[in-house]
Amino acid sequence: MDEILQLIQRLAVVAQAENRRLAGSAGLQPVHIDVLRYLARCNRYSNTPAAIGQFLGSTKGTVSQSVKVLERERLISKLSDAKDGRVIRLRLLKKGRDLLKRVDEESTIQAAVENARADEQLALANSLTALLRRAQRLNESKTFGVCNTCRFFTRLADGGFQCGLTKEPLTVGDSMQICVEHENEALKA
Amino acid sequence: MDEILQLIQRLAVVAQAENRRLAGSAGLQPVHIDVLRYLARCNRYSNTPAAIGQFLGSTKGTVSQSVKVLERERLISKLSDAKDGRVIRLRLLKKGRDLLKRVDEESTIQAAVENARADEQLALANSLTALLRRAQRLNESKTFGVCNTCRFFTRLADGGFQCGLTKEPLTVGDSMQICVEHENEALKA
DNA sequence: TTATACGGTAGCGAGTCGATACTATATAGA
DNA sequence: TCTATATAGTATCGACTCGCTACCGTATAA
Repeated sequence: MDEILQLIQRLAVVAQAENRRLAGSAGLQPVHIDVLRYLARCNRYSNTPAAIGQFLGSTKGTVSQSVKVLERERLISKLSDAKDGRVIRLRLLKKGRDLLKRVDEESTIQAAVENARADEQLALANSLTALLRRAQRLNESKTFGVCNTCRFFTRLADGGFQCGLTKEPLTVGDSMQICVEHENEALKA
Repeated sequence: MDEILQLIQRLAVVAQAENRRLAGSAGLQPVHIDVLRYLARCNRYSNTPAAIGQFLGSTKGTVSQSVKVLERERLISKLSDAKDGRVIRLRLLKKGRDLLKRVDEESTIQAAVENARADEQLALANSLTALLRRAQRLNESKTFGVCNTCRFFTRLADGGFQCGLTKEPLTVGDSMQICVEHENEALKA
């Protein structure tokens, strides 16, 4: 029990150190990598500074700074939303996508995962998913799950998908991305 | 496979955000909590700035700064080593220990772990241990394991324990602490 | 004895990050 | 419709991180 907390904390420290190393070799800060990773995986409702702030647990001021750096480095671009003049949409540029790819290839954690046996991988995936759900529920924070695990995700009669919140149709690709509006099915305590 | 990397990265981000929140409420930076946690768990060979740097994956300059802050806040104390005039020994003071206790009580990750079923806990502990070993081996970094899992850990004929590296006797308490010199048993590729 | 390695500190610069104050746009209520 | 109030984002400040280079003492090996 207490031992598990220590393992998780250790894993977090190792992941953080790795992030620092990878970011440093690209002339960036660790948090910049986190932002790029998020933008690579989020859906079209969730590519805003506000969503990033919620995902990373930081304030909008901090996100604003980081976004400024990433834009200056031509890793992302800004575009103001047509419908709501207050919101800014962020897009990962090719340079950013390439950087991310290079970074993940150098990840020793990634390599460690690949080295594991298939059954170990499955066990890990299940344990971590369960743990994250619990933590986020206790935290009363957003769950930031993938679209097709959301309680608003709907399968239509014609075989297509739809977001029950926005009523928009979803492609298969859409359904595998992270969404700010994501909510888990109700869980028993 | 790739999904697992994302889960780990997400867990790291959540743990980091929590650390920031907990540290902030005590007027500290996240890394200060990491240092205190390390000092609470390391053995008497490993309570130096150099070991902290290796554990956290940061440079000695950075550690020196953090240690200065923690000393100013009366959370730890410094003491120069009697044998080697270059090294500084760090000790966690009562105020630091109390802070750490308070912080862990507020951890939602800790709460999430406690909420899990016993078999889930066991699975998680095993998966994480295996993963960390792999990652650290690939990293060619120190393992920072607990003393009694080290290849130098020796059981004496009289039932006592001994460190095969320093030849010093070890108490049961000693054998459960983190050591910089820790090395895993040789692992097959 | 001298060179080299090692543990730690000092100071610099870019950046984080919480906090506060601010602008501009949306939206709800009278 | 006008007016609060909420929301998205920016700007600036101060303490601190963190890599870097330069540096000082102490150990240790040649």
